[in-house]
Amino acid sequence: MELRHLRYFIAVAEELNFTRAAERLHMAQPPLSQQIQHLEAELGFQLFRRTKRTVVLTEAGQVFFEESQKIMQQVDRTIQLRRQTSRGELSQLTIGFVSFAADNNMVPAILQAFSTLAP
Amino acid sequence: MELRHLRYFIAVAEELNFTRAAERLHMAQPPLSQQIQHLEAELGFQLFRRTKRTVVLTEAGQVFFEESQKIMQQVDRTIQLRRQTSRGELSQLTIGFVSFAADNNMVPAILQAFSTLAP
DNA sequence: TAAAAATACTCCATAGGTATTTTAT
DNA sequence: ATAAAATACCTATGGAGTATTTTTA
Repeated sequence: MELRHLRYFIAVAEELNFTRAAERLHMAQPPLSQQIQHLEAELGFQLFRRTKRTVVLTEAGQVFFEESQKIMQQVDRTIQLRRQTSRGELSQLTIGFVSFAADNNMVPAILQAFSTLAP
Repeated sequence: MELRHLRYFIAVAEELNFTRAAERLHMAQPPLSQQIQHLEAELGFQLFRRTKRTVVLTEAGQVFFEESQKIMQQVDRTIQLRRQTSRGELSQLTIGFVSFAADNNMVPAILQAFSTLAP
């Protein structure tokens, strides 16, 4: 199972329509149907009850839907968290200089100037 | 990002050694290195600090590691939950019979017998 | 110099596309 | 008659393998 399966499943579960879900996912309908079939095969139970014209979630599908949303929320949270991290604690300053600057005591002078600006 | 990336990342973060992590994942070392590189490229920051002989988590990598574990725990929980669901509420009984049995009132009799055993 | 990660390719599995069929309104 | 899902088939992206190079302890 991959996150792709959950993204696809969530789209279908929300639309209850493979064609519209495929559009929303910017992909064709057949591969979407296939991926959901693969997911069901791997899980060993049906997520949807299809009547060739109507799609409804099975009871197990409903449970899986809620859990899938939690997973995706956790994934989003993780991406967000790293953004905060890279803005905050992790900030770093890379300073490049040529030997001329080092020789003439310019780097220490510039660092000194910078240090008065730091928070 | 796919769950594969998180599985691979967790293995490397725990082993702090690409070669051993690859063995544990039953795969070769180069594709593992590549997948981690892809993940870092997509995230836009380094997960590990490599010195060609030593691998350590960056601060952002440490945060991402903890969050990745939460995601995988949630994934495992979801798989578990569906097992419970299919054992419990969702249990269903499929009964097949031939017309002979239906005609001779055997199906109702057998269902009656079954009903005395149900919880 | 030995152990480990990165590069450079090669290959193939499979995700995804197109065309068509089936079926339930 | 039509809209929607399934099936069949094809294509090609990229995941994974093998061989090799690079690097630093």
